[in-house]
Amino acid sequence: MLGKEANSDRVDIDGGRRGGLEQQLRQAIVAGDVVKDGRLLSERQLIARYSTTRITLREALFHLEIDGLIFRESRRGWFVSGPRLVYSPLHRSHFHRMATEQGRSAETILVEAEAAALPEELAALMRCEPGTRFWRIRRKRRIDGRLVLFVEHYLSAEIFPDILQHDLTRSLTTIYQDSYAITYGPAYFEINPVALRGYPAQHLGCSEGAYGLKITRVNQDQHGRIIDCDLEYWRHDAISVRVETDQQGSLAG
Amino acid sequence: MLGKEANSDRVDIDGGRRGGLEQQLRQAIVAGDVVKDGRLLSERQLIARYSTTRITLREALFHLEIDGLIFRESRRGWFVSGPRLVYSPLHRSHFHRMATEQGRSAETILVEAEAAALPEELAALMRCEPGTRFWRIRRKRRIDGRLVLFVEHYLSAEIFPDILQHDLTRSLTTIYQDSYAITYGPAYFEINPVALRGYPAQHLGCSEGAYGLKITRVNQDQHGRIIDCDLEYWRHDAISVRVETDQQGSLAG
DNA sequence: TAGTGGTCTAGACCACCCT
DNA sequence: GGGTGGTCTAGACCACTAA
Repeated sequence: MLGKEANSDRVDIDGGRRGGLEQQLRQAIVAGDVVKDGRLLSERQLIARYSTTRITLREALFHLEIDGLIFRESRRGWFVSGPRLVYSPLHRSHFHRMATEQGRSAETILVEAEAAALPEELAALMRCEPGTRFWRIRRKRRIDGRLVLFVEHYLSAEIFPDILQHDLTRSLTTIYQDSYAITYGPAYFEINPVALRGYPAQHLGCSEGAYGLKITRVNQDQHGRIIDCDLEYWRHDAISVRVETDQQGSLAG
Repeated sequence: MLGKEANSDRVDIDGGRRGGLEQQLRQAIVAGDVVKDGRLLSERQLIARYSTTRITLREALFHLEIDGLIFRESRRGWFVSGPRLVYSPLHRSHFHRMATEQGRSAETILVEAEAAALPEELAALMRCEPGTRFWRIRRKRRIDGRLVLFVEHYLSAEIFPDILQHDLTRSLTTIYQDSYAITYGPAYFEINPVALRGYPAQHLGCSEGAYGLKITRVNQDQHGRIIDCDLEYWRHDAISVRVETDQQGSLAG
């Protein structure tokens, strides 16, 4: 009964030309017509409403996903994205404070914490031998209830021998200060658009190959020792990076 | 004649399970089996070789595209991506030098240069009235022959009254220095994962809605005046952003 | 003009989630 | 167990590119 008689929906607006469905969907989502509690109607309901097919509908949804308007949780459905969290590498606010300062709610979930070898590709960045033992802490984080970030921390086992005895849902920044008298010094960041796969994808509940932003961060303490690094996997629509330079460029010629 | 008898290709390796085709394709691309001069075989040739359908093949290609292994030029075909260009906001090297320092070749193409009103959403960042007149310069840039960047510059018409008389395929940095005795001072960056659409997509030759990285940059001169801003639209697989802080975090509490 | 990618139809089966 | 998204088949027409 929802089927064919709704056919006029597409034809009069766009006649089936490129991206017509996408525009209709966009408007319907923004207007809240196809959204209930932040969640879109199921794909099959949308098919009926727009008299189209799975493939076509999903192509439109994928485009809106890249736009950051909606996002998927694997096999759970489509949801409307919230505003992006502003991330400032140069302001060393930790996750919870960053969120709170922006009026967002934050939550950290500990996934696992154990001894592990540093991945080969990090050995050069961490200036240590391949295979050196580190603490590996995996956590995931929510903003306003949504899982947006999976982080893998590698901490020097030498500098933080008993780190596992602390409450690892707290910010490491705070634990470092309180228990080790260590504060963060200079840091190095790499920011790459990537496809989320494996661990990060599974823990973020997104499909294999979803768009993400990977931020690799290597931290020194106040004495210039390299103390840890983070591999952060963000949902691509959940973050906006800001950098402000207050010095003149190092460029001479 | 290319069709059914090649059927064994898929079945024995993966039996049609999730992502099997994607993995096969990935290996074939890396090994160069389906690539000629950096270009993949056409979709229909690949369909025949892997005994699959357009839809299925294209889904696999899209995933490899997100991974940054291959990229599309709209209606032209699929190509193998090169290494990412390293982009360091804090080192104010301009595009050509950045590329040269990394052993890559760079090229700038002027698209248009004319007077234009500043877009509304930039008024606050540029600290000026909405509708203020600026020079708008649109350029696109190649790395190793591949179009990877579309830039829209907005230049203060007051500070650079006769900018259009210069060779706008040169770096603006150099023109500022040589003709206006202006050098870059502090800058502000915003880095967002976005979908490429409209102008940027058309000029980069990518499909509407392709995954990209948008970098918005507001520049001051050596006296602290806001002199211009850039809206940079990068192909997502062409860039890696690096930030190095050499000072202690501004975080007190 | 032949071939390309972009879009679309109309189904199907599966793995997984939720109730 | 019913419903969800994830994957897949087997075609089709169109807009555009390249020769």
